[in-house]
Amino acid sequence: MLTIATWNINSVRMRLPAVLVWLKENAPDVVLLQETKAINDQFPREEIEDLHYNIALHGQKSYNGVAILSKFPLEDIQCGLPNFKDASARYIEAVVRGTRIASIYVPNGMAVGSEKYAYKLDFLQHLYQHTQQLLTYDERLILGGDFNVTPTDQDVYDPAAWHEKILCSTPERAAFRTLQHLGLTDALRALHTDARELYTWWDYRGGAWQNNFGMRLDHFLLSPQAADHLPEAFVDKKARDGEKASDHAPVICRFEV
DNA sequence: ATGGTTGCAGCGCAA
Repeated sequence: MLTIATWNINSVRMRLPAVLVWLKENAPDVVLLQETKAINDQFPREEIEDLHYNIALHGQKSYNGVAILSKFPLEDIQCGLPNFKDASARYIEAVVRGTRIASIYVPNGMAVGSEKYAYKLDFLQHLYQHTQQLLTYDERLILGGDFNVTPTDQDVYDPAAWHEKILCSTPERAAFRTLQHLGLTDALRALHTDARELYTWWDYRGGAWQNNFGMRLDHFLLSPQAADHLPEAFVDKKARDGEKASDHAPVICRFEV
């Protein structure tokens, strides 16, 4: 069994105590992190290596930053989305036990129609092109991370209020669906077809967590070779609770490999 | 309520 988690931690330095406790309690084999908000030299390597994780980093100052933690060796590490001219650290991939795994932080997009929104759609298109390339390898492929897209209204606490707003607009959803149509399975939804309130993010503002005003933004997309061996996928809501929590909860998948 | 909260950085910006 291989356990893989993805978690937008919103600053690795602010979240370090919580992350260490969570790693000890859950002992996942692989963890995909987003929004580490640290350059590689600021990343708390030793504390995490002490828990027997190998680390692949793609950091930057202040913003973004992605990482892969793995109890198994990390091979063929690639930083950045190929052919995407962009200095922001939003993509890293590596091969773990024959499975190619990517940790992805899709731009938020700020507001529909804004410059950042165009940049988000551009990122998603380049992610599509790269994924198309990766699928030609015909190996187990796992894309995980904060996609900053709700796949459908089912993934939104108040679809009417968010109609065609950022995270919910038709072009964003079309980009996500196009990715899926390459043959990738949305792991969480596949195992919880009709579940409402299957959220991974709750705004810090307005008591969103307390009122369960959430959205499903963090996803695992699986190639058929990975999706065929997925007995379990869930959101670890406990990690969103308590003091100094990230605004995202981890998504956890287990694979029979 | 064009609000609210958090993190980085050092005050406004990004989310």
